[in-house]
Amino acid sequence: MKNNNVTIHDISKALGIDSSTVSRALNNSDRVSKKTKEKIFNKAAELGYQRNSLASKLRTNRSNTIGVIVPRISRHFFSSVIAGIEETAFKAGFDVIICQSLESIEREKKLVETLLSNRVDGILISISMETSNYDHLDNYKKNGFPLIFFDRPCNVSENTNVIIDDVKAGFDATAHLLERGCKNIVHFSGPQNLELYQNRKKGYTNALNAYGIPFSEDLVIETQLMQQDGIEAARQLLNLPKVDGVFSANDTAAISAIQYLKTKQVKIPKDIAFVGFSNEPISAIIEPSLSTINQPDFEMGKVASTLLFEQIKNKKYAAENQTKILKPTLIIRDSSKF
Amino acid sequence: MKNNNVTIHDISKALGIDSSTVSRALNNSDRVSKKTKEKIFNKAAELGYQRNSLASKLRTNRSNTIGVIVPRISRHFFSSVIAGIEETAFKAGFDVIICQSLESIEREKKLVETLLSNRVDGILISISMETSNYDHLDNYKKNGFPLIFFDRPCNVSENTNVIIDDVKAGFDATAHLLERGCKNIVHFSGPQNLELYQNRKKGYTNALNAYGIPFSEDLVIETQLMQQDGIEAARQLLNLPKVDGVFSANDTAAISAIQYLKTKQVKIPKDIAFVGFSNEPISAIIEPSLSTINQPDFEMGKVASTLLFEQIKNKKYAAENQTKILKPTLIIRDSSKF
DNA sequence: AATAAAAATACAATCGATTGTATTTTTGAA
DNA sequence: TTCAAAAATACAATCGATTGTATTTTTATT
Repeated sequence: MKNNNVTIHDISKALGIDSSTVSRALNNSDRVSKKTKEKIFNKAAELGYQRNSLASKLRTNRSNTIGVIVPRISRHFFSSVIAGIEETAFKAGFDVIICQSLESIEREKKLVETLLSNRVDGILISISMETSNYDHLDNYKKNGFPLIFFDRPCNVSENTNVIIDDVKAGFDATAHLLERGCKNIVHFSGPQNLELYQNRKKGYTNALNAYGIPFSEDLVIETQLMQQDGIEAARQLLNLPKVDGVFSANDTAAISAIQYLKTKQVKIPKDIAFVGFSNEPISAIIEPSLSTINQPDFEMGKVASTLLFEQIKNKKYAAENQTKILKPTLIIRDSSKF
Repeated sequence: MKNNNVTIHDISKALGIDSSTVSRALNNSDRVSKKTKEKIFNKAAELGYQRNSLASKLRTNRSNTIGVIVPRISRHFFSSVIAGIEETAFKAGFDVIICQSLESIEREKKLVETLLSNRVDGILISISMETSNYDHLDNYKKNGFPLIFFDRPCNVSENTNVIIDDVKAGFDATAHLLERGCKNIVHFSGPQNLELYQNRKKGYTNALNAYGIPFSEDLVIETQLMQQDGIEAARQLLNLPKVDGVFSANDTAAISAIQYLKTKQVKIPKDIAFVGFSNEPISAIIEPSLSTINQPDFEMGKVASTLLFEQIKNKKYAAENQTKILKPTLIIRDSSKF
């Protein structure tokens, strides 16, 4: 029942069986007889043997582990993606190392290095907001290392991306407000180095176009979309002429803006209708409940990790650039009801 | 600029310098001359050398990595604790592997095994709700492996725990409701195999006692405290005679209960006042905003990891049982205002 | 009983870095 | 210039598991 780092050699000595046979037995190889296996299993249990994965990984040059880097694990969207990844990984017999970049490019670089020096078999990454240069990733990608971007795509070079159709989502959200009768719709936008925010904005302008409303850059407020940014944006918005709708590129900013506007006697949705983005759990609970875009988060995790495992199994895929686009859906709640 | 798994031996060959010297140079040992170091650094950069941590860890038997197991990374409390842990770890030069048990004892066991077989130097764990038996941890603990429990303590055997004073928190929350004039206070309680829920309940009963109100087991509703459980509890609560206050052992259940009661025309806090537990971000945003107990989450992460690093450095500490108790604070919001 | 084929087991090298010891080179004092 | 001490470098074993090859044992066939 003891445990202090028992090795296959301890089992080997205890039984007078070569360590190679012990190793094979523990891996259930059919080169070892049933009888011997049983002896070895018993002795292993008795000594409290536990495989040293480091040695195993070193020798085989496979870690059966993938790394996942997200900006922040506490964000509902990312933790749902991770849930999807973990489900697929579990079935494939892989371990998952979860890391958060906290939106810092420095941390992100360090995490990539750490994961690689621990010889993970592949990496799934949603890049930080600060990331606009991909040197720290490109190099590995070019060497055929299995690396997949999700949610925040990287189209600089040949890469595999799993994203949602942000243009369509932006279009649907804005069109919904237009259908409702909004004429002056403000867009809370995020950092434009992230393609995803470019796309949501593109969806917004496309919709305006489609409905014959002229686009004005004055109605776009670009921030980091944090809680404080939402309040600031709401403040600005009150100085704009007769705004009657807001499409926010995330829920966080939309919610804090709504909270602020309510203190200023602005009626939501009567005076200003809101649509957010991400379907954070809180958006269903606040008052008024927030219309928003639901992203297939869990599915995204499954799709991205499935692709990654294919690349790991069959390295040639790693070279092939492919982009999977998942479909978002608009959820209409009180913040934009007629 | 290539990278395909360059080793110290490649550098060694390229320069005609022994690999042991290369290794020492890369670790900045003073047994290597400045001139040689420079040559080695340059060649390493040129070849795109990256240390193989697996080999290093195997040889040194130290991984400079700790494991953290929490029930769920998406819970605000846990992600804040993790932030505290990561800050301390970063300063100490340690990597952190984050894992979630999803409240499943099976997953928890598997995670512990995986972490150990990857030879982490220590583990910080907040046990799952299902965990009532500690065999999978006790064994290692007894062998002097650095292992610290946080938030959800384990007092079965000699262990190090970092917890908050749940009895005091429960007392303060309940006393606050009593001061407000509540006479029939219901307690939403959690699984009693977790000491933390026992303690919150104890605080509740202590407060009733202190204020001369008789305790009745009928007023305690024990669930898993998930969203659905809150709704169910609220339903039950309506069948109880003149309930005028609720102390919920977490925010999630309190919030869903409030949402449900509002649909039944119950006025919060006029008819029933609420105090939750954990100070989830959402609790400040819902209406009415929820009074709750703020736990020093970030600090808990720092304290727990600091203790762990002490144990890792100085193994003898690992044997010493100590419990750190952090102080919670009551945050009064609209759900319990006069 | 003899022997070829098949099964089981043993031998030995290897993965990449580290580290105690041995050897060579350099330095500086006599 | 000589030589001991110090500095720099090389040698070789090691961490624990895996795996190709060699050897031994068992099985089955004639």
